[in-house]
Amino acid sequence: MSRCSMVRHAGGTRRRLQALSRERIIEASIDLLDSSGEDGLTFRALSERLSTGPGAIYGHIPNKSELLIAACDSIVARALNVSSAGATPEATIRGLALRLFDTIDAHPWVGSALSRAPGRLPMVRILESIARPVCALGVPDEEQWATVGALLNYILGVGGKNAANGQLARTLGLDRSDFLGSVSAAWSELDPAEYPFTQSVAGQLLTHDDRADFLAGIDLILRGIDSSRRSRAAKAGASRR
Amino acid sequence: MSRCSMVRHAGGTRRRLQALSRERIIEASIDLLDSSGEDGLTFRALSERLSTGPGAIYGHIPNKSELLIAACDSIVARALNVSSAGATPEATIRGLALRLFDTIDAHPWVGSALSRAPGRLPMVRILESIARPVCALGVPDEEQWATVGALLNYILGVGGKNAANGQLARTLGLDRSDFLGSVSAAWSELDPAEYPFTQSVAGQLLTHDDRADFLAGIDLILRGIDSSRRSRAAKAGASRR
DNA sequence: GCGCCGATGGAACGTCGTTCCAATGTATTG
DNA sequence: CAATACATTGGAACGACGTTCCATCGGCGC
Repeated sequence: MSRCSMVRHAGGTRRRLQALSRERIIEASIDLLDSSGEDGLTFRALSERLSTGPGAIYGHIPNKSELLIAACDSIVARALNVSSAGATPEATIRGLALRLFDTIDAHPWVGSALSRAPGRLPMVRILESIARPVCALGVPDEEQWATVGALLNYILGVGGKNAANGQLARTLGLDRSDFLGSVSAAWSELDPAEYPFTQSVAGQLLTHDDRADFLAGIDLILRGIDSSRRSRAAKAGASRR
Repeated sequence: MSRCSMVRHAGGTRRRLQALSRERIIEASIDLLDSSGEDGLTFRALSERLSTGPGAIYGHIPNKSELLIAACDSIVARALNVSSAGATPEATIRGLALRLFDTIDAHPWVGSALSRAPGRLPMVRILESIARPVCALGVPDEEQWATVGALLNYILGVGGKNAANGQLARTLGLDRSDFLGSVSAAWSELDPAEYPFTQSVAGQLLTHDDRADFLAGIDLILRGIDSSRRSRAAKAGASRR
């Protein structure tokens, strides 16, 4: 193929036009994941999109698991790269939570990728972003881990559930509301004696606002944090007088 | 093989001794998942353990995804089949949370199986178990979904993260504390300017008590619920006088 | 005792992640 | 500028997977 030609690069290591690179591979992976879902990321489909063979990719990425983590990290880093200067810690947490919620909604595969890479860079980024405003709220050291954990798991849990719904709907060839409709119908047919709560919310499943419910949960946790702060302040005040 | 012989069964449908059945398949699947992890469940390994061929299993189970959900449901049902009569709603929630935490710890694959089956029976069981004491706490209808969601996602999130740690450790051939040690070491080497919180908790990772931290998070959410209740009661009292 | 029919289990198919290696094209050397 | 050294490439091949298919078999009704 004569379309290949040499190129002088500042760093000097790049060889060809359109040369394979970690960045190009990750970008193509994200495209593939967004357009074809979690199962759409395949070394064959990826190599075809990059006009190369499956083996070539292994020169830049050690394996599929690392590729998924890298793609995930790229999305997460983009989502968290927003300044929230001047906002209250509560508003920062709410904004952060919504941004993550929307990100996972737009890239459903990110949710499950995160849960399969505990302690890795994308997760650490999120941990850190949540911890900063939590510390700003004055949560004492010994409660920080539990507090951050509560927020982190709630955010990723709800986001992931939403994403799982979307993924499953895609797999079944339904759109989102059709899928929720089928779940709602299945819930309605449960034994009311054994599953009273599930039955009663079956109807809400179709009409409720996911984002609003999500925020209500965040506020619930924030109230718990505030309640701890108040009781701590009261105790300190009592012992001081 | 002459070890097969007929058997008279009350219902009359069973044909052979050791006949294949949904129950036997699920039981064997749980054994396999417990002993060899999430990747250990294979139709080949399963059929070998059941002394049959891979094709025979499809007479009782539609596909692998359903098999995993069924195995998961079996474990979840067992975990939730405990009476908590006489306990306060708070104590019931705490007990339920700990039981789920320990169950996922003992069967790490349950965590990821749950996250891949939103709205299915095992998830509904858990939803219902959490909703019952939440309703008993007097949470009003419009807040129930968010409240139950906060608890549910926190419990499954922390449990799942724990489980993921265990799974990953197994895959890497390390035991749990060695794995946590390697994560802790990786976190320690992060840029302190960019990841101050993560760095500061890196040390705690090895020494902290997972269950205690988990319960602290549950209490945080319970405090949030209680705080909502109090402010609602205050408002009602003010408008009444 | 015989034939029927569902249950069975092993072979086979297509796809996956991954490995391997000959061929390619770039950089360095003489 | 020609020849060599070497990293990158890409396509073939491997083993394992989920799933399908169908010849065979075993228990039941006649």
